[in-house]
This record gives sequence, C-alpha cells and structure tokens, in this order.
Amino acid sequence: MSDILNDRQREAVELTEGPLLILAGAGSGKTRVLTHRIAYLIDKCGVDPWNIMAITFTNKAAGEMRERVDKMVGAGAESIWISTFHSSCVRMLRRFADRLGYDNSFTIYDTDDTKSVMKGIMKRLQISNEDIKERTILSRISDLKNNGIWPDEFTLSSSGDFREARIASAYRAYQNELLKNNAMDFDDLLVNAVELLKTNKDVRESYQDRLKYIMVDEYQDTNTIQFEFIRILAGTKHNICVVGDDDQSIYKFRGANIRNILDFELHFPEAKVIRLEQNYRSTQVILDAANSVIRNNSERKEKSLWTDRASGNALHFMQFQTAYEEAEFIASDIKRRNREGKLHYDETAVLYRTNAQARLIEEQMVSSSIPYNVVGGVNFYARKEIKDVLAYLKTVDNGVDDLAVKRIINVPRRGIGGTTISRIEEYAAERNISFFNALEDIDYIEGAGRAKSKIENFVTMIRVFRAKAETLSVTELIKDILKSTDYIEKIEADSDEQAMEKTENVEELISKAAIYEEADPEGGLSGFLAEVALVSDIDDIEGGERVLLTTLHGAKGLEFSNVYIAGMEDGIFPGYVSTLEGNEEDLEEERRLAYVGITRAKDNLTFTAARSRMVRGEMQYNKTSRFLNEIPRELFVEKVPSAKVYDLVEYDDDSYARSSFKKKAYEPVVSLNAGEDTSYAGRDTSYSGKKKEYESVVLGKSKKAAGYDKGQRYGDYKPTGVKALVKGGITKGIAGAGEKPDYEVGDKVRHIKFGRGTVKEIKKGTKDYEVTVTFDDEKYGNKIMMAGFAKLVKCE
DNA sequence: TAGTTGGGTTTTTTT
DNA sequence: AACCCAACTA
Repeated sequence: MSDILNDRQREAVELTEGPLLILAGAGSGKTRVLTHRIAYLIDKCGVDPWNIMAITFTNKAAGEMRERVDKMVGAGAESIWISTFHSSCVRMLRRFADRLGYDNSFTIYDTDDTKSVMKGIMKRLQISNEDIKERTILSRISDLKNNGIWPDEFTLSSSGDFREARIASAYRAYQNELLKNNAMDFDDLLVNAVELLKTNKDVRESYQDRLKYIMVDEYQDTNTIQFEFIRILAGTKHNICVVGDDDQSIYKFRGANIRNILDFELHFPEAKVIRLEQNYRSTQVILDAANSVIRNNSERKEKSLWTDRASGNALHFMQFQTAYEEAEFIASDIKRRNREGKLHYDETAVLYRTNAQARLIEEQMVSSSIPYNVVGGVNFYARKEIKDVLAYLKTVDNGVDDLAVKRIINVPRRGIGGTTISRIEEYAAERNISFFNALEDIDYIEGAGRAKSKIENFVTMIRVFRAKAETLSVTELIKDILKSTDYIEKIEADSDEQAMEKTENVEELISKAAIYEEADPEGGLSGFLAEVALVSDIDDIEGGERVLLTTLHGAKGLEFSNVYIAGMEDGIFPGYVSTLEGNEEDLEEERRLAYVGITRAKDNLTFTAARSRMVRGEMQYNKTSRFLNEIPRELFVEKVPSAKVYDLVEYDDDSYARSSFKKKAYEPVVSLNAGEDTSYAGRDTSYSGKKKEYESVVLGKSKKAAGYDKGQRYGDYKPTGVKALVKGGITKGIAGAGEKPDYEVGDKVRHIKFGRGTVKEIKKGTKDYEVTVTFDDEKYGNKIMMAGFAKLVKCE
C-alpha cells in the first residue's frame, strides 16, 4: 500500500484542533490516516508524544498501531498512550482504585466468573433460574452499567415491579459481592474509571492535562460509558478525533450505541466531518456487492465506496445439500486453487456467522491437509486447566477473591467436599470475612472434623506461595504451584484422552507468562493477570501460511485476497431471531455484518450455503440468505455447465423450515458441478406455480423458462406452495430424518439411483425409519435404507 | 466424597 | 450435538 495520502486523507491528518469525525468506509485507509495524524502532530505541530492518546478495541489493533507509529515517529513514540479502552481503564484503576473502595490489586472477572457469582447470589436470594435466567440478569446489569445506572438508582426506579425489583436486588448483591471479592467485571472497568474521573478532580485534571490529543478507532462500536470516558478525557479542549464507519457497527449486543457515531455532531456542535470513500482494498465487483447489500439499511450515513481498481473476478455462490458437503467444497476449492497457484493460504479466510459452524469446516481442512488457524470457540483462557492455574495465581495475588479460592480449594482433589465448603461459607458470611480468612479459622468452625487437617495444609500451601511470590517471577511461581500441587500428574492420572492437550495448554500458559515478563518486567503478577483477562483469541493468532477460520465478527479489521462466506442461509445468517417480525434493528445489524464480511475480500469472494444442516441436534432446512438476494445477479459467475434439476427439497414456507413443517413448499435444486471453475449453483428459481414439470433447467440459457425476467435478481421469487409434479429421475425432497415416510408397505417407490421398487417393510429405528425395498431391477434386489437418507418417492 | 447417569437446556456475535 | 446440573450409587 502506498504511503501517499489522498486529499481527503490529508485533510483528516491536518485537521488537528477541535472535534473531528472521520467516516472511514471499509478499506479506505483509516489506520494510515491515524498513524500519519500522530506523526503529523509530533513532527509538524511539535506536540509532545506524551500528550497523545489512541484508543482501540482490541489488543491486536493497538499493537499494530504501535508498530506502525514506531516506524514513523522514531524516538519518543513509546510514550504515546496507545491501548484498548479496557486496558486504559485498568491502567488508571491500578493507580487509583483505592479511591473507590477497592484495593489496587483488584482482580478482573470474565464472563464465566460473573456467571458463577450470579449463580450463588440467585441461590441466596431464592431467585429460581426458571423465573429469571441468570444470563438475563447479567445482561440487564451490563445494560444498566453501560447506561450509568447504579444499583441504588435502579432499586428506586424498579420498586413498583416485582420482577424488576428482584433484578435490582440481584444487581445490588452482585455489586457487593464483587466489591467484597475486590473484583471488577468488564463493565466495571469502564464504569469505575469514569466514576474515578468524575469524582476526583485531581485525577481528572492530571489526565486531561496530559491527554491533549485523543484518537478513537472503531468509534461505531463504542457504548455509552465509553463515550463518557473519552468525553471526560477530552475535557474542554475537545481535541478529539474519532474514526469509524456506522456501516460496520456490529456490537450492539455488547452495548455499542450506534447513536454515538450518528449523533457525533450533536454531541460536539463544532465538529468537522470528513468522509473517506475511496477504497484501496477490493475490486469493483466486491464493492458493488457490498454497496448493494448495505443500501437496504435505513439508519445510516449515506456514503458509497468506490475504487479505481479494475472490476475484477465475478462472485461465486454454491449451494449444497448438506453443511458437510459445503465444508467439503470449501476445503477442496481452496486446495485446488492453491495447487493451481491461484491462492495463498495466508491470503485466505473462511468466515461464518457462528462458532459452531467452524467444526465441520475444520474437519475438512484437516482431511485436505490445509494449514489453518481457527479463532474463537473456547477461549484459551476459558479452559478449565488454565482457569485453575489462574485461580491459584489470583488466590496468591488477591487474598479476598473468594471465587478463585473456592475454585481451587479442591482442585486437584484433596478431599474437601461440598458440606465442608458450605460450613465455611456460612462461617464467613456470619462474620463478614473472606472465604480464605474463614479457612484460616478452621479451628473454630464446627463440623469440619475430617477436613480440618486438609484445610490447614491448603492454607499453609497458599501462604508459602504468597511468600515466594515476593521473589519469584510469574513463570517460576506457576511452575512451583504445579509442582507443589502435583497438578500435571493429577491431570494425567484421572483424565483420559484430553490429558495431553491439557498439559500442553498449561505449558502454553507458562510460555505466555514468560513472554509477558519479557515485554513488561515491571508488571508483576497483577499485571499478568490483568493482561490475561483482557486478551482475546484473535490477538495472538500466529501468522504463517495458514487459512484463517473465524466468525464474521472476528474478521473485522482484517483483509484477505480470498474470502469464503459460509452458511449463507436465512436463519443462520441473518440469524433466526433477527428475521422475526419486529426485529428490524437486529436485521440491520446482521446486514452490517454481511457488509463487513464482504468488504474483507480483496479479489475473490465465494458464498456458500447448505440446504440442510444440523443445528443443536435438530435438522434445519433454510432458504438462501436474503442478503444474497440483495446482490445483483450480474455480479455472479453465471456460466453453468448443464445444470440439472435433480432434486426437490421441501421447506417450511413461512418460517424457514425449522423441523416442524407447517406449510410445505418445494423448490427444485440445480445440480452442482463442483470443481468447475465456472460453476454457479444457485437455487434455480424456475418454479412459478404454472410450470410443474422439469426435465432439466439450464441457468443462463433458459432464464426465461426458469421464471426470470431480465434484470431480475436471482432468488427473487414467491413459492406458491403448490406441490410440484416431477418427472424423470427427480426424486422428492429430503423429508426430515425421523419423520414418518408418506409411503406404506406395498407402495411402489422410486429411488434416485436404484429406480422403481416395492416397499416390503417400514420399521422405526433409533433415529429414523428403516425401509426395506425390493427393487425392480434385480441388480439391486432387496435393500434396507434410512428413510430420510434414501429420499424415496411414491409412484405408480 | 466421588464418579456416573439421566434429564433438561441451549440467542449468535466478545472486550 | 454438547453441555451442565441434580440425583443416584459405590
């Protein structure tokens, strides 16, 4: 990428004073602008690097910016404050949390931790999980925090409503518990940092004085409290430059407030706005696709990406019978193109909506021996063995973190059971002391007879660790803990196949600690634990010649020459909930996600979909994604070598066929010639209700016969629900496996390969009906087959 | 106390 | 399908 700025970019770089909103479309060089701006401030305006702050969302983005700025600025670059929102807050709170009643060595609770805490509270307050789910309460609490509403205020406002009042009491108890444990959740980091700045004039002014120029990346993803944070820091000078793209706002579920960017000019009336619309990343075809999708959103700042790149390769869309075949295709296509020298693995990504979809694709990558990285799934730091070791470290670092202590008191097993723990909890609650303090009082606790000596040993062990922590490095401390507790040996002793992996993970943790200590020798144990709490998986993906598998969310900010977007189905992407009546806002967010996905591609973009897929143990039959329908048909590769209707699939006409069929409709499936470079296998939309017979349909050639009008987008059609009559080797669609077949013993049926036959027996199997058929063709004779798989169709 | 089993549940995305 | 939890058994 050239380092020469275009006019708009230059303007954005040089407008250093006052509030500035840079609306930066995907691939428009926003990072380039930000880094140049920092360099400009230092070199041309004489600003001290110490006075500059740049805030990002991920550690990865922060790291990349740091690297680029280092190269441009040289000496002094290290004193620029570049970090994420959460890390910035931690940094402030590590110095001043005592002003808010916390100890400066507070721990950070992740989502799992907060769940455990909430579970305990609900038990105590006798809120049953059936009445209000813990997840519901936690997300309410998160909302409330993000809107600056504290338990006291919420208790008042909710007093009239029973259910709300219970949530309020849970909120209050939760907050007390965290404070008692000297812990903060992710939201607290922001909330408390803002509180700190608001209530402490000296702190606020010292930061305001230092941070004279503030830049915020991915501004569209900020939430209300984050806005508050930067607004306070910007003080009265308002030297705040935010960069974002409202079309890429995809974190509403996490509290992101799209109004922050839409209303920037209301918050700062003197704000200047600069639009960056020239895209340096993608071909025109890809941009056209992106633009044509996002155009369907209503609440957005009008803009349109353009490029002077050539129009480029056409888009591909492939639809398959099953998610398995979809995955198979993606892997084989990548493999083939790589073999032909048309694709580099490290320039390739497979994107999907949900982490669950990764599994099948990953399997196919393995069997095609394609090197790959998967982001997401179970976060490294969320794994049991890692959380165990971290809980030891937290127990050493922050003695009042009851959650950590309770986690490890019997891990590895040392014969301290539930009854004993409850006793100790009661004792601690009566005296309002921490769980660990209660352990130290074990002599005075009744009914702890047998466990007593075990607890004494535990307490002694932790005390020894604490003493050692004064001198040992984090890596040494971890090793010492593992050795003293025989942790590794215990893993190997009682767990099975996963022992290897667990051991490797623990070793990985040690090397991560080593890396941390080298990078930040002053950080210590608290620093390491804080860092670990705030890293995400995408942050430490190893590079190399590897295909990246990630969710669409995970792909934000990245770019690849080749992008595959899998699972293009209504109900998957867009997600089911967002397709329901009244959820238009959610649907728009999904559409932005589609926009993000499409704009990751530089040169080649392939969409795939499956007609049927297993979701949470149940078979789903989904229509192709409505987002595909929003892309002009002309942008796709169209030549189809003699596509044939070879199957009909039934789906639920009104709600995307979630296993229970109400209204049934049928649509023809066009055969796929996978592997052909020109293959285009869209749903053929030929079924109009009038035409009831198909021999074959050739896309491209007989569009008219297939029900298309010129200019019509492929996929725009209305199924009539009339059952299609089918001739010539076309079988009826897959009924859901396990559904009773609509033929009976004695009926004549047709099989796609074996031809005509007579049903001899129908037996209900464990998962599906087993059907025995005697085929007319003696070659095949008697066959037993699964009804859902055999796709037998009744005939005369 | 610990291991097993059966039953019930599951928003999708994550700092 | 996968996970978690409660109840049951050794």
